[in-house]
Amino acid sequence: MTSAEPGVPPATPAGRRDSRTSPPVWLRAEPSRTRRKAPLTLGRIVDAAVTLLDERGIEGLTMRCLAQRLDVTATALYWHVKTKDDVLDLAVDRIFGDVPIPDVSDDWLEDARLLVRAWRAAMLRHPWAPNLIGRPMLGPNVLARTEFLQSALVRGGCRGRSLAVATRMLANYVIGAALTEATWHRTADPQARTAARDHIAARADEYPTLDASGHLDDTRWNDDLLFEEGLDGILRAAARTGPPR
Amino acid sequence: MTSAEPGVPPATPAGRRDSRTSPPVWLRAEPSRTRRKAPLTLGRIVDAAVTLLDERGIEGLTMRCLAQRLDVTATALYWHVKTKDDVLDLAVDRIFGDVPIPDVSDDWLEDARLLVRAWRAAMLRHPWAPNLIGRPMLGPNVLARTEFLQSALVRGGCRGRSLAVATRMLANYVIGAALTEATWHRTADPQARTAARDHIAARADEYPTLDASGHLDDTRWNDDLLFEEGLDGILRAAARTGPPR
DNA sequence: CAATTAGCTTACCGGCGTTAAGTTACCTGT
DNA sequence: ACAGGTAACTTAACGCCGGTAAGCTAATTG
Repeated sequence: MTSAEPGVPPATPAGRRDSRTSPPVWLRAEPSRTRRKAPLTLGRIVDAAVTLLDERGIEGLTMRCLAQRLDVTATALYWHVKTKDDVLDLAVDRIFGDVPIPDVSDDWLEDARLLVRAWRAAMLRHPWAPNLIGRPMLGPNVLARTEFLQSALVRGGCRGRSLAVATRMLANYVIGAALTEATWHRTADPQARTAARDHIAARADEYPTLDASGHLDDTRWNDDLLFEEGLDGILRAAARTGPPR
Repeated sequence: MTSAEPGVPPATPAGRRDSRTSPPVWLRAEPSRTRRKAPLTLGRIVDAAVTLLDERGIEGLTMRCLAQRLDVTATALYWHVKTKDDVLDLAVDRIFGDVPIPDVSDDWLEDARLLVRAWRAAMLRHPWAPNLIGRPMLGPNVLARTEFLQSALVRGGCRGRSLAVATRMLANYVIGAALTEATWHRTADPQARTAARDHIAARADEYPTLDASGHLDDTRWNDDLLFEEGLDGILRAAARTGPPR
């Protein structure tokens, strides 16, 4: 029972092996019978980062967590990526890859509207994204979408300065909208929302207009509708800066 | 020598006092001869936070650094503030307090323009601010400015839904503008800017419109001017949603 | 079959936000 | 005048973070 036969390493008294040594051979993976586990790639890292961000938000994305998801040590990530910021930049551009680029029609206004609408939708699907826009957006996906948007505006008659103005108007509007809406939605706690409303209502003397207009009141106004209507106005303004000759 | 008398704790052998005990009385500060140093207040904390943010950016604001500036231990801050996020929220609202609220004139368009312009200017003076907008903005200073803006729009004829639309258009535009501009300016390194331009120029086949239009080319377009012109368009759009009856 | 090296792991660093417990100076009531 | 209480701090420590340096290992290559 407790006798150790020669050639066979004696069992640790308690029946356990020293935890610092490698496990017995026959428990180790067969040398070539099973393939090595899937190698780590930049793509897999970014994928995992996006899902982790979706699940736990920006604060929830740590290199250690990310590594764990990929069944790897944290430092292994640094072979494929230089810093954590790289991961964030890649994640942002990644989700913009999901923004469908519409087919070019003969209605430039509709083309632009479709793109901007999808752009906002993508950011609201990944509410952490707007907060990461405070970094240069030069990824291929972002550039391709911006290119499409600007080309639509050119078809609408925008040139030179009016083109620059219109581009910025639209980009700023969609970014601002996504940022504020995502911020508000992330406050999922309905109690906090009504608290905010009450806060204003209780100071109706200081903020009479805000109080009367139902500012922050998402039971009164629909975000999608407000966005769409504002987009309409901005697109018409863009059309006017570029003379429709 | 080594004998310890009853009731009197023995001196440390080396002649030094135990480092964990307080220093001898005669080395301690005189009881009331000198005034106590200025007390820590929320206001002083927020002030120091803003200057620290201005100097070193968001990453540079740590509770320990902040405490050091105030000649205090990091934990002392937690007497006045619950978390670091509180400090950030307060800092944001603080700088919006510097946005001058214009006198109400009979030109609602000009009133709104003045406020929005100053709003953007304040954020560009503190380029870290736009990145912190991803948190509910319910501070008194922000609310007061929003109230003024909305009241101007009401004077312009906006009611109900059109008022909500116009408010969002303007808020989103200014936030988006400040965010993108601050991001770009923070890339102070001119080498990185030309690198970005070159990146696009080198891919002129993929991004023909961006390349031709001088996107990201701050030598060609002036941010202030583009913002102003876009603001014009949005304000006119707002004026149109609210029928000028 | 030896040598190289891509791709990972182990070990570790300084710094972070935050908590718990102790200490001190001031104020209050008697 | 003095005991007690409490506001406002400090000291100590915890667990986690992003990131580096160096070692190991399995596959590839000459």
